[in-house]
Amino acid sequence: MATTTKDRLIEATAELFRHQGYSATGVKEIVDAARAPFGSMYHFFPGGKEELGAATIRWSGAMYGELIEIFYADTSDPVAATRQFFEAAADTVRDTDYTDACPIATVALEVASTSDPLRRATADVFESWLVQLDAHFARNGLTKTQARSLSVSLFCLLEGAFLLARATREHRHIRAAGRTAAAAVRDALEHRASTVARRR
Amino acid sequence: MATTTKDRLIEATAELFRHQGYSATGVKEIVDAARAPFGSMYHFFPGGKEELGAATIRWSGAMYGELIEIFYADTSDPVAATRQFFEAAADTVRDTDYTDACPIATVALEVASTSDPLRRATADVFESWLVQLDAHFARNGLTKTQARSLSVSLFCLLEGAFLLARATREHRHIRAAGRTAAAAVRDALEHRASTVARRR
DNA sequence: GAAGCACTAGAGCGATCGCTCAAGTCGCGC
DNA sequence: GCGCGACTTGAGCGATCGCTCTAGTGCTTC
Repeated sequence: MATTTKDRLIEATAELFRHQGYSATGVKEIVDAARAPFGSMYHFFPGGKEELGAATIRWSGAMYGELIEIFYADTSDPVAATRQFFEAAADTVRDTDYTDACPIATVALEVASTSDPLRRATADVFESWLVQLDAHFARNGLTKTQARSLSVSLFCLLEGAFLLARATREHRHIRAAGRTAAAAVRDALEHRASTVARRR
Repeated sequence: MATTTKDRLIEATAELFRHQGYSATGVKEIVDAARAPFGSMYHFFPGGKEELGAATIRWSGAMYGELIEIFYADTSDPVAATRQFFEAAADTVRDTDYTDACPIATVALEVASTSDPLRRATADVFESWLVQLDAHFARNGLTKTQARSLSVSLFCLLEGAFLLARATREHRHIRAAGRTAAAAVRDALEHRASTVARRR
């Protein structure tokens, strides 16, 4: 067997969290979905639902981080990468009946004011995504400050678009946000060029 | 007494939803917070928690809609209005210890795939906000298509910034998103001007 | 083959979930 | 003052919540 019980628990939890969030997901529901014995969950995660939740948030975050790399790593055109990333996100959301958007946004909002360990896990994941984007934009000549500002804007546009698209069941909102995002990247790169030119 | 039991139920629910979402909020918790008898809830909302939830979503949406009007209604400078709106949002989030952001985003993500009546309520509220923004931008000379695109982008930037700020407990993310939002408004208005100029 | 350990297995704990229901109080129209 | 509908009140329903606990299985190491 390729997957271990622990892996199945995390993957099943990730799927349930993305679909219905943290509070609405029961432990019983998780172990059933993972085809795992009840006791095993408390063997691997002695901290219970909260510890499993934190592990799932970090695992989902790493998965999504790899997706970001796929789009931004091997390109010298961040504008195109941004456009393609948002288009792919829109396609996925549409094709999965508006369930498969951000894997941790729902949980992040639920726990932000109610569980510090879980809130911290979501914060770490979001920050890691921003760091990834920062690096790619810095590679294209932006200063740290410029890159961070751009990364934050792209993050907000994507997460906000996921929220709006899931609520309204209209994937075109993600495409609209994607056009704004691509424009923001283009403007940032142009501003870099003009800054460099002015310095000479 | 000024407030009715029904009003107190909705207001207490709104507060709890904003803080911890839909699933984590118990009916018992609601009636306690509203200082309302248990049975009264089922008198005013025979549909139970779901009906009260829908009413709360629509009420909260109307409240926040009024806030949008305050910033955009009596100004001929949508760029400044946008900047001020995001700044005010950042201040509020900071001053309320990162609880008082979007009143319905958490619930919207929770119910998007699990309850169509509630999902529809959140969709109606979001759409009403977009319509409000559309009108203000159209008043400043943008076409319907341009206005809608801009409204969607501002919505996404704000909602994404709320998510990021609550998770990381850093209000500066909202201010960063606000700068991008203000720039997007300025660009849209400039593009309008150039289009008009070209047509002449 | 015995001992030790990681993991499986699920019955069942007390607490809480959303909700029902019968009984009651209250003010208003007649 | 009587009747009636609006609203209050809280006990308690069955189901589910997260979790604990004991027992058992199977692999590894002497």
